Amino acid sequence: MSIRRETAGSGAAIGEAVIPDATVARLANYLRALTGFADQGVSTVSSDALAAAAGANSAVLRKDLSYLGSYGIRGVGYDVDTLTLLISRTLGLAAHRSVVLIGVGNLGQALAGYAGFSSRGFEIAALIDADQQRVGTHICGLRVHDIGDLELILAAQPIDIAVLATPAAVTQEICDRLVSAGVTSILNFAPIALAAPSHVEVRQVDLAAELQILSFHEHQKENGLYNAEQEKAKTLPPSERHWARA
Amino acid sequence: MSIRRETAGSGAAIGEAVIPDATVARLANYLRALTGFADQGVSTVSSDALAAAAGANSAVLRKDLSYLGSYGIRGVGYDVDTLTLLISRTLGLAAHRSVVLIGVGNLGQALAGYAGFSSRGFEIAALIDADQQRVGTHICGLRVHDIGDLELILAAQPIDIAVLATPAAVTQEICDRLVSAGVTSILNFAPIALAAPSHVEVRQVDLAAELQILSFHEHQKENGLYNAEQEKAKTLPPSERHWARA
DNA sequence: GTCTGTGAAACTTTTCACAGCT
DNA sequence: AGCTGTGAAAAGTTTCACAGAC
Repeated sequence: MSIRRETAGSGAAIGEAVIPDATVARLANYLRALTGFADQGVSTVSSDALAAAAGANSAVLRKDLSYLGSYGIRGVGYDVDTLTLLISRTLGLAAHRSVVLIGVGNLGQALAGYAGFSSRGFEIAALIDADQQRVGTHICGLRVHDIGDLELILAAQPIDIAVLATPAAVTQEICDRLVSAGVTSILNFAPIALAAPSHVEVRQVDLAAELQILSFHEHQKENGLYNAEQEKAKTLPPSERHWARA
Repeated sequence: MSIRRETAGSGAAIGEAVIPDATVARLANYLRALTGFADQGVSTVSSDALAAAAGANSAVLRKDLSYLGSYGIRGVGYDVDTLTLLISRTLGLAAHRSVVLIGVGNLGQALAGYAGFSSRGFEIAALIDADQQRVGTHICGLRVHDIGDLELILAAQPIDIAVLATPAAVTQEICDRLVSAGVTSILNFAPIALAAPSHVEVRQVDLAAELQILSFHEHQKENGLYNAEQEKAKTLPPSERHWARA
């Protein structure tokens, strides 16, 4: 998964620093939390406050940020705007990113209308489907194109990321065409493991798998295999919550 | 994240074995792949074949399965049906699980209609929303209930898992009510880190965060920080793909 | 010969604890 | 006094390689 690696002890050879995958995944959460603070007019946050809002612990947060450099002020905290900018740049969000969404069924339509995408810098540049009943219609103000024109659409405009909400059976084939056309980032919602060359980053979101993981934990509890501290604080008023965040 | 832990060297104290979180997450993928093999009438699979279909490597697969016991046959492989049953039982899918879906907006409606849930043993037992325009309507054959009746609905039937597709601003409050009502497994699609006591398992799916992680990798490539072996096999025919799976 | 099961090694990630700056 | 930045230790995960069953 990691992109670059330093040979131990050598200084950063080419660019800045190596950022662990686990850290990258959390940066997005910090950014979300920072936006919240900015909206409230808060201009400085401590690692404790930011970690609480982002659902991490402050030691992890500080270590994560240390990979980006030393931008905090000891005894004070982090400047919200500076940190927002720093993380945005690190995630490559300075430039808005164009997304093509393939598969405009139930889930695809929901994704097309998902406000969280545009509000966080992602523009859906094209909708594509194979169903001729849907091709030509407009969804959320965008025309649905035919899957046959996939290569034309990709050639006509710069596309950074493809989102797949297609039936499992056709998803690998579409993935292959995307890869051939030069797409290197894919977010796949179809319940199938995609094969792609290593220079292509594929992320899988499997909704049923998430439920199965929860089911496992329920099962553990049912069998009395759950260790201690259940029911903890269950009756405390919300103001006294001191629970962990997801 | 782990539920139980053995003190080093001591035998399994209470039940069977400790299953690492990383393994649990992959079991769902193996199950999906096994279903595929069963549909094709295949009755035995090797770790290599199953790993390829599930997007893992065979060493990981074998290690994962070893946590569940030794059910493979050396020189042959695994029996598809036996393994399917074993994983299903491990994930607690023997009993069908009831899900309550809260928030029937864009995304919530898509989730309500998502075939992958019912086909994999999850039954949506109730839909709930706060919007009076939606309350009382029927979506995918299910009546939408008022959020005010949340506690009544949970009391009237056994619910294993709550799925939240609500606006971020109200999600923590709903989470608190769910926890008070005894729900211990939550799948959250709202872009906010939920606070919950430690006996409650919360899984977060943040769609925009997924795109941001992809954006990071795109950014790395743009800056020439990507290491070697690009373009590899890009022109091979699909039949000769030997790429890694997601 | 083939393929599983598993210890041991390598690597990654998290946690701890505290030095050092404001 | 308060909070960051970071080495060092601990925990968790993946990879390796091969003994052993079929």
